[in-house]
Amino acid sequence: MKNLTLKDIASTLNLSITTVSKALKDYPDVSPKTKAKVKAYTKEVNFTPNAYAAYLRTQESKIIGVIIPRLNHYFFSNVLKGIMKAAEAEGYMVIVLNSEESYELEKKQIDRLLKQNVDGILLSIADSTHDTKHIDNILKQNIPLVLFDKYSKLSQCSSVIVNDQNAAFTAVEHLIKSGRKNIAHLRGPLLPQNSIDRFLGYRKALEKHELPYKKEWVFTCQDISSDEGYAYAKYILEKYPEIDAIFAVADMPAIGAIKYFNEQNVAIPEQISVMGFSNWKISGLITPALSTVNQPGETMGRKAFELFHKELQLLKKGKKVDYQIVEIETALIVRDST
Amino acid sequence: MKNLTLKDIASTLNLSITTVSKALKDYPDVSPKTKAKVKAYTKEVNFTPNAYAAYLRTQESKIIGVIIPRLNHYFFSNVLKGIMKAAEAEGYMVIVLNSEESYELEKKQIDRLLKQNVDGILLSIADSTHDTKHIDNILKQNIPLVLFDKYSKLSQCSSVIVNDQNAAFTAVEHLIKSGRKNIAHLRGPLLPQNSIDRFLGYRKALEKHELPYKKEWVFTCQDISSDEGYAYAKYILEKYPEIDAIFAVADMPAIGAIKYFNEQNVAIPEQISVMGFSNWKISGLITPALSTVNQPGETMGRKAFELFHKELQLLKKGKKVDYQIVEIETALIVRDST
DNA sequence: CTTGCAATCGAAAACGTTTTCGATTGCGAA
DNA sequence: TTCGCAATCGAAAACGTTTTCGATTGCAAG
Repeated sequence: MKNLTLKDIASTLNLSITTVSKALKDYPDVSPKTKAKVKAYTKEVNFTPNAYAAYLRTQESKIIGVIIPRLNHYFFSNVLKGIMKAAEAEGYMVIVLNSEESYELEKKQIDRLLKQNVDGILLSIADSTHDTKHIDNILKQNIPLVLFDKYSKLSQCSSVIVNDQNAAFTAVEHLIKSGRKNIAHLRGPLLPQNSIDRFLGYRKALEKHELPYKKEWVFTCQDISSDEGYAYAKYILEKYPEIDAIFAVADMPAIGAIKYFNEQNVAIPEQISVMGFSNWKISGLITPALSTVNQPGETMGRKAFELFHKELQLLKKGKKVDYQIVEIETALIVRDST
Repeated sequence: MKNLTLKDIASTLNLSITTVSKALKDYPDVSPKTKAKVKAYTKEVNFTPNAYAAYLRTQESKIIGVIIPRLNHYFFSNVLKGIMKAAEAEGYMVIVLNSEESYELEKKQIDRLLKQNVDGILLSIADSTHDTKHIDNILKQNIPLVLFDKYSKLSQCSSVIVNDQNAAFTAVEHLIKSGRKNIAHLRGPLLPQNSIDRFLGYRKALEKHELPYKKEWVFTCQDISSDEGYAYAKYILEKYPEIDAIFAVADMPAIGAIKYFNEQNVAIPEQISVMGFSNWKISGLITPALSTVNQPGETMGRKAFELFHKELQLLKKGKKVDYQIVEIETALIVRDST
């Protein structure tokens, strides 16, 4: 019942541990005949070398760590899916950790991963993260780090992102071109680069089309939740009835707003248009279906793993690795809410 | 830049490796004074023993594996969240794998986890899984296994589940009590115990209230997707206009159905009621808000980890472990669609 | 008959822990 | 003084690999 070891294999095949190990790894100094014998037998008994013992020599754990700020979140789930599929193809396993959008927890999780000797870390930083010392710590230890989606302009490391500013610009421009003149923005928290860039895209679109920017029409969603969208929709309808479109930082607040407007029998998009961001599965299923910006999570995850893997190869060869930033394409998705 | 080792600590403190190790683990045969010295220093330099080297002696990896059939799935994400929080509290990390509802992939993922020497496996079995040999393999290796949500009646192992039959019964009874007489069922695939039990609950409710069971009013959702719900809603409206309520195996098909009815201006719940199952976040946000059965994912995940942990303790003490089945409470949530 | 070389193989060290078991010390009791 | 015992400590084996380096063999060339 115990797991087999190289020693067991060696003794039943009348070989040395060394030779068995080499045979499995296709070393040139073991004859084709014994290689075949070893491989046949190990396949028969379904043997593979103990991963932890191997680590001790090679210093490679074949495990990467992923930290995301939210778990039950359609977009991040998709990123995870992409990461895991790419990792599996290269024989890696992934340890997943949750930072719950908390800076402190994020630091702790990074610490845990470093102690676990993962081969690399893929990280999407929390909304409340306000400095990057903990991130620089990873880089100092010389283990590959890739940021995805929620990145930081301050860290000198690879990232895979979306051009949030352009995407937001396109989305808002679409609202303007469909005749909207008074466009509010439900923005995200103040720190993340994401919500900053989407806000900037919103402003740039207004500027270009010579619409006035009013800062009282920008509302901050701390949680990026549907509840916030619902509450702001109510507030907007009562306080600023002239507003005829809402551009939300994400789908969830947009959906919350739509829910409120539906309840009040406010016609969407006739009386007010609503635009989301991210293209969650559900956006196409509500009534009216939500217009939004598609943010391809799986591709992002795959790309992030690939960046990590490339860096690791360079590192192993002792070559200099310089970080790169990969931008994933987004697409405007027009449905019934605009 | 290299990671510290016990040897390093020992040499700077003028102690032996043994003593340092024992001091950290509070062995009784090291003086309080040296214990304090060691602990102070290791805390200062942020040292913890190398996890893989420790494994080699203790045979404990402090890692568990979790296999779920779908990643971007609100319910499973919540289960994961519960598992990870409980695991973190006990110092465990979790490797997450995706079976994509495929029997073959499920077998492969189990294999990968066993090779990784995880301390335990938490598994929700795939829709297409039709035997349990691979599961029994885990048990034979004497590593703790806990099934959650999608379990198997055939396997002699711990599980944490929901009483699907009762929950479905209550949901359908609620439809009946609100005056519905012609109730269709969008059931899940044929194999999983879940969809069988929910179907049985549906039938039992009809029987109890002396409504006829018509098998042509039961429609199978292979993917449990909104598209299927949408398509069946269309079919039902055209072919069986007398149907006045739909009980779906999950929220997604129910949401798909609602979308179709909304498009056709079919009044919900006046003309037809729709009941879901699982209480995804989104169910409360669509219009009309979906009535459903709450299935507490996080609790389920936490419970699953606790079961694993208890089993492991028993195993380490050499005691006999007998498996147990934990049932989590559900709750009927009545909203606007019924 | 040497010598050299290619082709195979294995011994042993190393990776960083944990833990068994033995060694050492100091001190009170006899 | 001698003995026994408690209190501390450390040497060394073991966990299961990987890899360096040396050993052995057979055979062709000189």
